[in-house]
Amino acid sequence: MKKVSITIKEIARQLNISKSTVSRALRDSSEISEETKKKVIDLAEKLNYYPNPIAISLLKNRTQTIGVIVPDIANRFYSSAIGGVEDIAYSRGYHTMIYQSHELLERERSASRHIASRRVDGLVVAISSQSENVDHFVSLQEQGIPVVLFDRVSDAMQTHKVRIDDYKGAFEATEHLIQRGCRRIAHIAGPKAVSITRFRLEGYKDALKKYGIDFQEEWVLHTEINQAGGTERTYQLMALRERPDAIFGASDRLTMGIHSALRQLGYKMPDDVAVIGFCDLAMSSLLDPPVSSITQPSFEMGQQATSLLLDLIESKNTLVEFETRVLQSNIVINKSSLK
Amino acid sequence: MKKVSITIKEIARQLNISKSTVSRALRDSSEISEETKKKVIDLAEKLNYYPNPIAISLLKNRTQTIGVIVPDIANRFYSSAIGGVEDIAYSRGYHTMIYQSHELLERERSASRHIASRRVDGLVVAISSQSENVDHFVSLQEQGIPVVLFDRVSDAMQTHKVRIDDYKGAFEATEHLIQRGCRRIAHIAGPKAVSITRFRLEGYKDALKKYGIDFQEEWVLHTEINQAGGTERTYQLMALRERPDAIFGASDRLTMGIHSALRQLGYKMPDDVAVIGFCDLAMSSLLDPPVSSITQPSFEMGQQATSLLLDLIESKNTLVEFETRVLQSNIVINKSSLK
DNA sequence: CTGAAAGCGCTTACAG
DNA sequence: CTGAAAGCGCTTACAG
Repeated sequence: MKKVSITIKEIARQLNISKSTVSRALRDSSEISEETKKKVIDLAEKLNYYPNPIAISLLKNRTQTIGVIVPDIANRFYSSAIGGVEDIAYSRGYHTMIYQSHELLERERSASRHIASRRVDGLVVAISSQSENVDHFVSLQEQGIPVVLFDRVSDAMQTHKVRIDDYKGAFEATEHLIQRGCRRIAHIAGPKAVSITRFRLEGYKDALKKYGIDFQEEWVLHTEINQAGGTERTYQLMALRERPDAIFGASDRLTMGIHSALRQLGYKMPDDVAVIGFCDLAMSSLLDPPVSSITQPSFEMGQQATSLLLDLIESKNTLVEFETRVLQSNIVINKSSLK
Repeated sequence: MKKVSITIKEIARQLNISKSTVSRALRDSSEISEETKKKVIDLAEKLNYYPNPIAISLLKNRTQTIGVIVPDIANRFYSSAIGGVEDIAYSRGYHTMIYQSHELLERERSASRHIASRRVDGLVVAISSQSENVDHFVSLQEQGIPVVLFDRVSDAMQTHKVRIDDYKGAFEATEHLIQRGCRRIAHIAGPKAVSITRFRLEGYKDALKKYGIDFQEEWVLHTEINQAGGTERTYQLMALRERPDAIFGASDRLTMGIHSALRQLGYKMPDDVAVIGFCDLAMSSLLDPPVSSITQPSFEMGQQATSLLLDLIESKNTLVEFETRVLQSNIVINKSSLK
């Protein structure tokens, strides 16, 4: 298996002109005669020539490629965000390399190393829940590879960030439950170290406060973001002497766990327990009953993060003012919370 | 933003030796004295040097990178297969670039072009349902870039292929329904052009034949592979004068559509209609009732396809005997088909 | 054991 | 308008 590629040299040979001229003609340089240009371009087309991007990368020290690291591509929120990343990247002439951290710091580090060694031009990342330490990303920045954070952001990094208004989303979810008459509202939250966990928890607490409902420590449980976590914590909640009459789940995986645990335990939603979560819309409507949810503009988050990243990559001056964009979530009411 | 990278030249300068010697020392060549080697390696470590893979790619005309094209990374079957691809690729020192075709021929072509221009070493692909024409992949092969097909394969290509025994899976699913007493068994199938659609349809037909049940044209409906397709076709089936008493769905998305349509229409599973599908396990158990399914070893398919691909890439001789590996599916019985 | 030189495919000052 | 030369970062015959 041999890769035989047409090079500029071959075109030059066939046309009996120099490589320089071929190169310039191909790039439509104004200093080449129309006639030469035409000859070169025609032959290039005929031979099905396209430039070797590797040679160009070596020359420019640019790869026209960006990296994305997300915890899990199977998660709809992230696959949709990746869609947004690809959308902007392609339209601006960049390619996208996708990495999964599987929520592991070590995998994130290894992806970072790979990105650095591959001379990727920049990186969009949703930090793994295990990564309290973001030195590997800071180190990328120091090597001149810009990093933009989305969804999961970190205060330890100076850069552009795109996140949703987790506080407001959680506030609205909790307020909705209160307005439907719930008073004993539990919250199954993600890992403490993750920024969005804290924002959502604050929103939940403040909504309770606004309506004069006491905050109860035992009604807030933290867990890993997966279905099993939601299920286990629901067992724990429903085993309490004073049971909650509503559960607010901090992610879609968790909410699926909550949903299946409640059904399995024989509770009716929303009559026994009202449920709302941060969810993917397609998913929530499949469940029985369909689940109310705070939905996030994931595609748009990917777009905005990428657009900020490409601006960073293409800006010559180092002195960019970093910004944090906060997008709005939407609340979608379904049967699971309609007491 | 400047990328300042340590090069072999810099090490040579600091040590006052030649680039050649540095290069050889770093590659642990036997012709370099231990002393020099140590000096070089120590300094390289200190300066945090790592070789520029782009330069090496230019030299070797190899990128140590493979591409994967799947219809949709959000689909669990594919995200899991990608896991298998990454697993083998990483362990053999290759990186993976992931592309989505979104079931569009045009996107698949554009990914192929990108792959060719990036000089990717090889490609693993599950063909888009729209791609009856696979010339873009053949052209890749002709350029010396090996292509291995998995899941969705095509007779129009000579190469390694990895697929599951769709015929047998469909046969077993249908036989199971028959053994539970169903006699009017419908099948909602994928697009006609896709190879697995045909295999599954054959399995369904042959199971009916084995038990002396007449095949009824109107009980087999083709559709795009998405939830809406499953829903629409279920409407159509249940509107028939003679209704089916069982539906066999050809994919998980379709089966989710079948499930939600039946519930919405007021049918009980399995009593009114038994349901079985080609499904992802995690998904089927979330539905109410949980759905019986033919499950596929997706991770393993990704692994095997990649392992075959890397063998192709690394084999010097062109004369490889192409093989088609057929993996076995499993049948998982759940409430939806337990009449 | 070590170095100078050529070359991978391209671009771009520098000459003419 | 066109060409010869240098160089991006590396490897590897070829000399010594």
